[in-house]
Amino acid sequence: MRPAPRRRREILDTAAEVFAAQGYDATTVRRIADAAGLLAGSLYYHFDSKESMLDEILRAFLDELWARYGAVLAARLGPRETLEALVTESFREIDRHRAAVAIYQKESRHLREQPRFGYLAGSQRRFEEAWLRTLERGVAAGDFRTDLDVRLTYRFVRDTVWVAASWYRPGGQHSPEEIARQYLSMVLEGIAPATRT
Amino acid sequence: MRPAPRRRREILDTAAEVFAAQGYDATTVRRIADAAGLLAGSLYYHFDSKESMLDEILRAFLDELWARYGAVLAARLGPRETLEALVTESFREIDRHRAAVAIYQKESRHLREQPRFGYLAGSQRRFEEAWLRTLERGVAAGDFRTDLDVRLTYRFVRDTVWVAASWYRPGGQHSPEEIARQYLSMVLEGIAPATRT
DNA sequence: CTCCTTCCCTAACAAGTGTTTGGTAGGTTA
DNA sequence: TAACCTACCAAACACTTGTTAGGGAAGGAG
Repeated sequence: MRPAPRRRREILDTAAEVFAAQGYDATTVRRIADAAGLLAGSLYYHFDSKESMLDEILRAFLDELWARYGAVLAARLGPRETLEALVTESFREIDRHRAAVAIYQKESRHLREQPRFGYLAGSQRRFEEAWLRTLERGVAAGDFRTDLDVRLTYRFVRDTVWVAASWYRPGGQHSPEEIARQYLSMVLEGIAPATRT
Repeated sequence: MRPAPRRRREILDTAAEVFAAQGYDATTVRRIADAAGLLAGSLYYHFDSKESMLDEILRAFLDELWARYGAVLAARLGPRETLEALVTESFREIDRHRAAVAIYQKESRHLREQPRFGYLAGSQRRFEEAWLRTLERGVAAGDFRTDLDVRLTYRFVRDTVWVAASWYRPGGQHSPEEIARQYLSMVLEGIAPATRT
């Protein structure tokens, strides 16, 4: 068993913040060490490479995310309720793992081409499937409009949710639930006042 | 006057593609040179630094963007029509400058802290002001709902539009105008079928 | 032919990169 | 006291980075 990763987690959180702020490649290990209060070489007592830190950050984030998503999907709610729950969980995840989400958003596209980060592509496929199925179920059930391109809608919804990680600051004036509520209201009802069809 | 920047523009376009695909910091000048069909040192005949290339790419993009936005705003349309025009122009800009938009989206947040790229912050302020004013005018005129947080709505709209640069491929099955139409329909009317208030 | 300009190559540079090695202060265990 | 483990430092390693200097091939102008 791992001894007691107090300090280890502390360093990893620091690394995540720096990665999120400056970008992975632009971040030097000396910069991370500085922020964590030790010297660059000492990082290698806790981790065996810079890449391992990134890997661990992303894996922890995805693991937790899929635990929550899995619970939502297993509940077999109606399409509209599923969408609301997925969106809300996403904003909660941003609240908890802001740095990891920002890193994922910025780096996953080119990282997923490396074999080591192939699981990013896998996760994205599961993600897309869950969302597409929910939207299609909703269209079939009459919960959602039939004249919108489902795939386009999925992309818009997905992007808007996750990009929030770049401006969201925990402890601000909006709670994750409040942001989710406003977002869902916009996406479901639109920003124009209600009219007839 | 500049002689005849045929080759120069070719190299700059190549650099933009590579920057967009791999990220600015992760891109080496040798990689750019490779893709453009010359050697690393030879780049410095056309440009005086890697940073200059990035600068030139971003400036060209922002210049064109503001030319279009300026025309829209000068037309003094109603709030809803202004929003529709801004969104449509944004998707057209993605169609023309896909790489530059992707770079802007990925790098502008930390670039704007460097003095050389301070104009990015300025541009973002103008951008925010134009959008916020349009939304507020719309709320006042009854074009938009009054119960939504204008600032949150602005962020959602802004992000979704620009993030499209990461998945949009010119020559695909959707034209920029078609994407704009679908997006506007979603944002204005919502994805739920029309109901009473 | 010579001169000049355009465009590129070869070869090297200093600075910075991630990483390794050997050592050590301080606490805990025996 | 002695042995051991944890968490770190100091110094160096090989390599890659952006960049520069000097030269040269190709082609048009005189």
